Amino acid sequence: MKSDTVFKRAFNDMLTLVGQQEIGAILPSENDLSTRLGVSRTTVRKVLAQLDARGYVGGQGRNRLVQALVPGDAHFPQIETVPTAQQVEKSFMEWMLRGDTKPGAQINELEMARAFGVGTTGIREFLNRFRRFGLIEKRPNAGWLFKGFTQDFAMELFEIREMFELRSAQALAGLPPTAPIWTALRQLEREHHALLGDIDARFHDFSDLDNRFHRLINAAVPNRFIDDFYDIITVIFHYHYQWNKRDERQRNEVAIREHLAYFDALFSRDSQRARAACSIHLASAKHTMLAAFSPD
Amino acid sequence: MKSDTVFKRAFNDMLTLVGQQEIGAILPSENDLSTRLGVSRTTVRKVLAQLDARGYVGGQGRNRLVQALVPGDAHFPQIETVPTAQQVEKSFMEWMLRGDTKPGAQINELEMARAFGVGTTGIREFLNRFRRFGLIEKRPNAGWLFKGFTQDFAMELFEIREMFELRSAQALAGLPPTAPIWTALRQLEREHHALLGDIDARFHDFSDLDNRFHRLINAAVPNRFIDDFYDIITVIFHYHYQWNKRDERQRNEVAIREHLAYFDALFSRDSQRARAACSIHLASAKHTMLAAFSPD
DNA sequence: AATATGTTTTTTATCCATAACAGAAAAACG
DNA sequence: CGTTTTTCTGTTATGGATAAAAAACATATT
Repeated sequence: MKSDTVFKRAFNDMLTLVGQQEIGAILPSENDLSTRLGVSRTTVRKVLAQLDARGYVGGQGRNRLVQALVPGDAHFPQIETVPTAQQVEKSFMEWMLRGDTKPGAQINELEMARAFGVGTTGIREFLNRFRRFGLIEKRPNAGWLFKGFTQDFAMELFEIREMFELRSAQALAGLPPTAPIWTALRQLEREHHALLGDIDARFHDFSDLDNRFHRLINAAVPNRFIDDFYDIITVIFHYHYQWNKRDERQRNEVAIREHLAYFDALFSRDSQRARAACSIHLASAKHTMLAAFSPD
Repeated sequence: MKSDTVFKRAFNDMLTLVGQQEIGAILPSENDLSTRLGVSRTTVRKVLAQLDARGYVGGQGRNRLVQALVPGDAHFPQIETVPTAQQVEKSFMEWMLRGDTKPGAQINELEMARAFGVGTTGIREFLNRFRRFGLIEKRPNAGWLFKGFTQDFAMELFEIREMFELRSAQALAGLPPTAPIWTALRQLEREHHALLGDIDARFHDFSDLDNRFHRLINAAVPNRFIDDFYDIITVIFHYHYQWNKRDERQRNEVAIREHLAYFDALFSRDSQRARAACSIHLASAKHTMLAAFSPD
């Protein structure tokens, strides 16, 4: 059976929304709620029915109104609002990065399904999608092979990343000053300065900023294959950084300063300077990731 | 239930093998057959049991021997030996390239499953794998969107292809003369000459040669992401060329000559020359594919 | 002792059933 | 008459069941 994470998330969002209203206020239309919550109207109605059953909203048809204060514990637990597929991803990445999984290990669908508390279909679908990350290999009729999160992997990943981003940085520098991307870049640069000014308290926020920065550069002159590849980068970095906290503050500060130089080079609209700044920053990022593979 | 295409293919292969033996000859061991047929011993035993039941082989244990001539119609039909996944791929590519499928079309799993004569799981798995080709897009809980085999697609594909192959050609030219790849290249060059000498009769054989040539270049300095990308190129070209036969002989002859110049540049071990030859050939290949999008 | 066959256990591929979700058509409202 | 709600229909997500295939284990043969 399909999980009802969509419903539960919508329900929680709706509770927040209702909480902001006065008692007696008329609710927005179902169509309105549907777009606001980002789910179909069918799901909105299910949520409304549930709210009605619990007595938080009353009335019917167009006269639905807020009827009671919503207690703080009425929300569904956060875990139940995460789609199965996403849960599998998280479990798998943790299983992989925990380190007790050696390269060459066999992956057993049934066993993994039981360990993660999902059906085999969920695992199968995840593995099929995850194949493109280059970390596992399928052997037809005989399971999956875990190739390992190794130094080789990181090197190959960075080789492509460099090729793609050099191309993008160069193309970006060549865009006319009127292109909307420059505004977005200026905004991002301000965020970098803000973060640098409060680096001791907020250094954790860098990874998100980093991701947005590089994605923006690569989206300047779009190519679906590059976009796709960036999904891999995003996921890999997301999880890898959760498992490698060494010198995090220091590393992030250095990276921010590199980004700022990179910004300047881009704003100069000089392709060669942009390429050079890109190259310097990526070499440093590569070094950081490879360092995580060597023993302390 | 799992399909038994593995068994049927092994059975057919085994029939061919038995046909080459005299009546009364002792069969090879099960382990031997297992490696020769490329299937598990379990399947070999199933095949042998079937052959026994039909009276083609007799005896038991180590004394199994060829007992009767195998009639020509004993083989399973070829279609039954094709794995489901491969059948789906073929059906889908034909559905897509036939041309009555417009960009923006919705893909319906159930409908497609019925049309292709497989279960929904087969379709689902295929679509998930096919997603990386950049031709379809998933909208969670609401099906798949066909983005279209458009000119944009071809341009983006070629942009990546060029980046990758320029890198590979350059790296290849830098390999020492003792690297084993040079032998493989020489051999491939001979095949090119042979094909060119008999181009009128054999021009169809070019697409296979083309694929092997480019794969070899990209495998010189391996990178799993480049290898993966080449799977896309291979499939796209394979099917696209089946649907675009215009000027095939002429096109292929031109391409062979470009390959030969490319070979020379590589053999010179001059990186710049290699890049230049690569660039020329890919530009021409791109032009050929884009021409297929314009009306006659 | 190595290699073969016989037997049992594990695991994957594939279909199917069903609840959750989306979307369209029909009816009601203002 | 346009918007909203109600009702209906169709589609996807996900678990589970089962035959096919692989792999592990046990026994026999040279």
